[in-house]
Amino acid sequence: MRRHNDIELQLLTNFSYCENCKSQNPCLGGGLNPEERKLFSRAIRHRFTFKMGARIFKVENKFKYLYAIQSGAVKIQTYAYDGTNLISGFYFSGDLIGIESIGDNVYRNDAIALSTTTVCEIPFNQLEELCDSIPALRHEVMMLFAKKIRHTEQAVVHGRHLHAKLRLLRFLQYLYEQNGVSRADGSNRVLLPMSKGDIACYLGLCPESLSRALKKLEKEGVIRNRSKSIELLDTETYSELICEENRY
Amino acid sequence: MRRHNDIELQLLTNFSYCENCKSQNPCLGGGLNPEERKLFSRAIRHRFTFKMGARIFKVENKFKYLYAIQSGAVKIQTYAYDGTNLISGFYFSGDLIGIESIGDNVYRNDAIALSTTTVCEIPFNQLEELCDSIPALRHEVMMLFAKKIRHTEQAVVHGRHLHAKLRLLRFLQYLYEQNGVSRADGSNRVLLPMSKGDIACYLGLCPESLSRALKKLEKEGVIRNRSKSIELLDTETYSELICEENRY
DNA sequence: CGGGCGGTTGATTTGTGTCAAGGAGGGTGG
DNA sequence: CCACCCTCCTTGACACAAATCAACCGCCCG
Repeated sequence: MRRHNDIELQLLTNFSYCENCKSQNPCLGGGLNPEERKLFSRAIRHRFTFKMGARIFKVENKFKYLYAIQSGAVKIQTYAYDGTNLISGFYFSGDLIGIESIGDNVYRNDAIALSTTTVCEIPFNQLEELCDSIPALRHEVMMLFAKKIRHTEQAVVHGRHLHAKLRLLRFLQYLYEQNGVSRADGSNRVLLPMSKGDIACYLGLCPESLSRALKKLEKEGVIRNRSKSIELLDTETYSELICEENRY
Repeated sequence: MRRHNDIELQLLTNFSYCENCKSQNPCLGGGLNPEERKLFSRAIRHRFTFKMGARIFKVENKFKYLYAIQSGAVKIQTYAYDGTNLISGFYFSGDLIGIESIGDNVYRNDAIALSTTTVCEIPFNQLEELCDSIPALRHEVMMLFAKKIRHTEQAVVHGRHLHAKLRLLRFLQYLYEQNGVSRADGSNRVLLPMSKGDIACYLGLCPESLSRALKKLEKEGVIRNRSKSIELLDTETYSELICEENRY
């Protein structure tokens, strides 16, 4: 048995996962015609569901697959020389994970489910072959890579120069764009499937500093800090803050 | 005239830039057969030489081309809301620049020549078309993207957690791998086409901090700090330093 | 020769990490 | 169902790294 923590839901017959995909955000294949989409869909032979805390792939394991998150949330984490965790990102429904390991023989990091998470397994070599026969897919994949490059560069370039408070705000804004829930009363809520400690690590802060940053923002009336979610009370001061005092 | 600061060296006849490329590090096309290489080469219709300080492309200009650096050095820089410079990277012979802007309509940053620099202009839409007819090229481009993603992720994840001294060492090591000159007496030299201020900015430090970090390393006998180059005296303590006290 | 830019140095401040302790919440076992 | 424990989070006191402010130096260039 290749894995321990997962339950394989369905095996390939003539069934297509893609055609029955209920995900709000499709991972790939949105720009394909039905014919092409069918071809692409055939490459996806397995769909797995992981419990919270289970590893979707492990660092140093042989790299073979990308995984499209159908539902749930995932954190990607590596380890420093001394063993401390380093979190390089959080991913949600519609995201493709494993991209950072392309070009290596092994995964460069662990992917850990933050809640019950369902993923589709995409064999990378088959994806490459499909790219050669389906130009639209090739384009889509390249644009996906390009988006990742843009996003990561952004994170590097700005992240280095920002105060804790600002990094946190940008992160919340990002989460809100991904997952945000607007409510009738005008307040907006971001659910946090990850721990505060993970967020701190992702932002390059110690947990204590994150805690203090959250508190400061709460005092200023910008957010309301809950245990598993954060309410964004005032999106205006918000954007102002990000624009104004953005430098170190 | 589209540009001001450059001199167009040669116009397309039947001449192929690639076949006469003297660069030590080929940019792309290394894995192609002669036939394919010729096709790829045809897409490159212009080669430009820029003086030090000239812009190869400008932020907000329409994105159309990638540029392969044949010789010279380039810094990629954006601007924060308040106008301060943010440098996202330095690139050298064999590197492809403009990748960070793929998927946008406009360049996201300026590319500035750090010394006299010659680049080959690669129209991105033609590169995409070629990818669809030449699988080997498609693979090469994807691996290039993947490498960039790996490198940038690395920068994000580790950069945030490192001391100034360690960030500097990693940077020097990187430069040495790219450009290093080993000499008979065992010392190794890294040339710095960019200013110290640029390095500081790239590392997320203020110039003063960089200056102090350099001095500290010099006192410890690890490097010798010159105006336009740095000698790496002791590559062992070097690697030790990077491995040991690598955490904040 | 003078001006300006890039780089260095020192004094001081500020932000954030570290250490230590306490509290809240969720899960487990009695 | 309650008590306990454990993990995650918070809070405070303190230490330290790096930013800021200010001044100065060396160099290149006009």
